[in-house]
Amino acid sequence: MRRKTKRVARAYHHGDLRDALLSAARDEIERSGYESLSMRDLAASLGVSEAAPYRHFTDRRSLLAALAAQGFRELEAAARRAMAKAPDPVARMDQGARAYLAFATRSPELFRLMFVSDLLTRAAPRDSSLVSVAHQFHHQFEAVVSGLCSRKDERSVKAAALTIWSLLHGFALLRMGHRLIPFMLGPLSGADLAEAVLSVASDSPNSIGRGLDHRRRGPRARKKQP
Amino acid sequence: MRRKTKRVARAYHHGDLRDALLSAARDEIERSGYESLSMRDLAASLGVSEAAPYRHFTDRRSLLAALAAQGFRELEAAARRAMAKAPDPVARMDQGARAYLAFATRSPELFRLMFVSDLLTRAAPRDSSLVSVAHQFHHQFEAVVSGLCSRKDERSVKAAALTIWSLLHGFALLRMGHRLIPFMLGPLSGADLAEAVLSVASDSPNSIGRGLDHRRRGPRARKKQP
DNA sequence: ACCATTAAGTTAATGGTGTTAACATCGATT
DNA sequence: AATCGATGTTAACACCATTAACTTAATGGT
Repeated sequence: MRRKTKRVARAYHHGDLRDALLSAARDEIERSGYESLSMRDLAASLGVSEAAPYRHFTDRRSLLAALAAQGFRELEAAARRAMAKAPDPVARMDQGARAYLAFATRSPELFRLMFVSDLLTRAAPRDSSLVSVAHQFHHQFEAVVSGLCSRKDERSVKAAALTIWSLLHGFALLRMGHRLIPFMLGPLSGADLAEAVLSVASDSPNSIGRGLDHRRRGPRARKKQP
Repeated sequence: MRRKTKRVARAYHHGDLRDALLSAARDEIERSGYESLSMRDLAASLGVSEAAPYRHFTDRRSLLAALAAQGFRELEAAARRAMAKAPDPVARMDQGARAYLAFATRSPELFRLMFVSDLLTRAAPRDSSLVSVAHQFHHQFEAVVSGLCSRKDERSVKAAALTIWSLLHGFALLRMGHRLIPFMLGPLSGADLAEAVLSVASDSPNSIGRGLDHRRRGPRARKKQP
C-alpha cells in the first residue's frame, strides 16, 4: 500500500519490496507486538505473494534482525542529534538520556525487539551486522559517560556506563508495562519520575567511583565472572 | 518423567499432569527460551497426548502465565528469606537486591517471561491472577524501599522505589545479553560491577529526593509537603 | 452394589504458520 | 536480440495451537 499502486497498479515486480517490508513490519509490530508478526500477513498487506519476502530475508528472524539494526542506527542518530547542541558533558549526558527514553516511548516494540528479544542472545545464526551495530551503539554510549566521569580509567568509566545504562534501560522497560505503571506511579507524574531518574543518572558516576573503592579489600581478590 | 512411571507404568491418568507440565516447561524454557516452547513437544516429553495439556491450561499463554506467576511467588519468597536476617533497612535493601539479581541469574528465561514478555501488557484475556501477584510483588518492594528513605511521603517513596527498581531491573536484563556483556565489561569483573550497582542503589534515595526538589518550579511547587 | 456424573485422558480434524521447490516474468547486460 | 539473474508466483511440506467428539476411571449418592 506504499507506492506500489502508483505505477501500473499491477506490476509484477514491486520495485522496493525490501524497504516496504521493513516499513510495514515496523508499523505492524508497534500495533500488535513483535512476537505476533506474521510473514504471511505482512506479504498480504503489501499485496504480494507469501513467498516474496523470502527473496529479501532468509528468515523471519533475519527480517526482525534487520528491523532491530535499523532501530540501533536510528537511536544512535537521534542521540547524536540531541547531544549536538549540548554545551558541556553533563548536558550531553542529559540530552542523550532523554533521547534514549524518548525513543523507547515512541517505539516501544522496536525497543523491546532490540534489547530484550532473543535476537542477540539465542539461536545459532546470529545476525553479525546486528551484533556489530549494537556494539557500536554501546561504544558511543561509553564515550558520553566518559565525559561525565571525574576518573577516566577504564574500570571507572565502564562501571559508570553500565550503571547509568542499567538505570535508563530498566526505567524504559518498566514504563512499558501498561497496566503495571499506573499502579506504581501513585500521585507521581510520569514526567516527574523521569526527572528523578535523570537526576540520579547525572549524579551516579561519583557514587560508582566511591562504591568501587569502598568495597574492594584485596587488589583483585577474585577474577571469576559469574 | 516425574513420578508417573512409578505406579503402573501405563496409567491412563497421569495423576499429576498440571505440576509436571509446569515443571517440564520451566526446564525447557531455560534451555531454549520461552518463545520457542512447544505445547506438543511438552506433551510428548511427558509421554502424554497432544491435547492433554489443554485439560489443565486453556492456552499456551495461560500455561506461560502460570509459570510466570509461580516465578513471582518464588522471587518474593527468596527475597523475603534473604531479608529476614538483615538487621537494618539498608541491609534489607541490599539483601533484597541481591536476591533479585540472583534470581535473574539463576532463571533468566523465567525472569524475561515475568518482566519483559507480552504476558502482562498484551492481549485481551490477561491472566488476572498473574496481574495480582505481580502487583503484590511490587507492593513488597515499595515497603522495603520505604524503610530506606528519609522522607516517607508517598511521592518520595514511589520515586525512590521505581528508580532503584529500574536500576536493578536494567542491570539484570543487560547482564543477560550473553554476547554483549563481555564487550561491555572490559577489565571489570561481574562481581565488582554488581557491587557498584548495589552501592548506587543504596545511595540513590537521597539523590532522588534532591532531584525532585531541585527540578520542580512549576505552579504547584509543593502539594503535600510541610 | 449400582449407576450417574465428571475429571482427565485419547484420537482425529481444522486452520494458521514459516519455509522451500519449481516455475514465471522482467529489467539489464552482452 | 538472446540470455541471465534478480524478483515474484504457485503449490506444496511440516509444524503447531487448538478444538470436537469420544473413552476411561474414579467418585459419590441412593
